[in-house]
Amino acid sequence: MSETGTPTRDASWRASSVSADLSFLLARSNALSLAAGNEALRPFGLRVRSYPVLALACDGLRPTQRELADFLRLDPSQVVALIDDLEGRGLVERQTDERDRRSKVLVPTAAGRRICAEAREAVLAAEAAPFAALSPAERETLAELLGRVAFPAAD
Amino acid sequence: MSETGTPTRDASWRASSVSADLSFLLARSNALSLAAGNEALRPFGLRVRSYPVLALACDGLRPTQRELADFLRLDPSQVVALIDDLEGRGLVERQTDERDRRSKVLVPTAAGRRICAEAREAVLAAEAAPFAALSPAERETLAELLGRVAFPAAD
DNA sequence: TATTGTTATACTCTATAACTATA
DNA sequence: TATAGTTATAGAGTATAACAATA
Repeated sequence: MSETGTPTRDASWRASSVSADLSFLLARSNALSLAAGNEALRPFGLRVRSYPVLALACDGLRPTQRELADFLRLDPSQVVALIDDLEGRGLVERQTDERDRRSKVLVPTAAGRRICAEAREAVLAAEAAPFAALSPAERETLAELLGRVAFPAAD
Repeated sequence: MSETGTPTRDASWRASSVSADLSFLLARSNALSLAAGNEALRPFGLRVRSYPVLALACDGLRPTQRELADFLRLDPSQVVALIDDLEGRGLVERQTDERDRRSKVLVPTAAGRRICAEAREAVLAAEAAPFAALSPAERETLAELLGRVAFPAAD
């Protein structure tokens, strides 16, 4: 489109009804960020979906699967599959919570910590590309605004 | 998590390593917005994925499928499926571009225009919920920043 | 009786390659 | 030879219901 379109035609696209929609801009921005993130995580055998699970385990929060599901906005059954994968590759371990034996708490292995640290570097470096159009101050503003959208009210 | 967690534990989650990631905040915000959008569009038989196709046709741009694919960041083969659905329900028509008979241009039917106008109202109304934490001015700022992320440089 | 994790299933979305018709 | 649209297919993401173990 941008390659072949005339300037005036491109302007028409920008002025289209959907271009002003916050939800549309959010979706397109996310698609770009998602692609960059998955690309950056590929060498580590991680994805945008699985990386936060590992990262939260490595934060030492000892999260239960239920807590992960709520925080990551995933169905509990999806968390099972993500952890199965991470555990199968020796990056995390399930520990049954002795205070409530229904719950399983996620803890990182030594290898998991190592991979997570490297992956984190890669993710932060990869963010540079999709958000290159924004200054550091603008990224700060964006993060603050999105933070309130992502975690409304009581959270 | 927010229901059962103690305040201090919730604070730990907010301070977790992923919570500061722009890409994570973007993904979670988008998930909320997406859910609200699909909910709002359900009565019209549309989805967040198909609505923009109809809306762009209704803007009178006479977009080709290739242009739609680029603008919506979809593979051309996905656009085929989305248009097949809209065309099958009598909301849009494919017209072969006489200046380049390879291209097909998308135009709305009368029914398509009617549905699109109603759907647009519903989408805008539904946006209120996910972005309720932001003032109108802040939404404006967010839209401007996301616009530059979504359409970098030459676009 | 309610909740955590699990399995199973189906549907949507995304990515890729190969084909056709036009240019 | 290159491009627009199409078909087919596989893999990733999402949503739902039912079940066992524990509370």
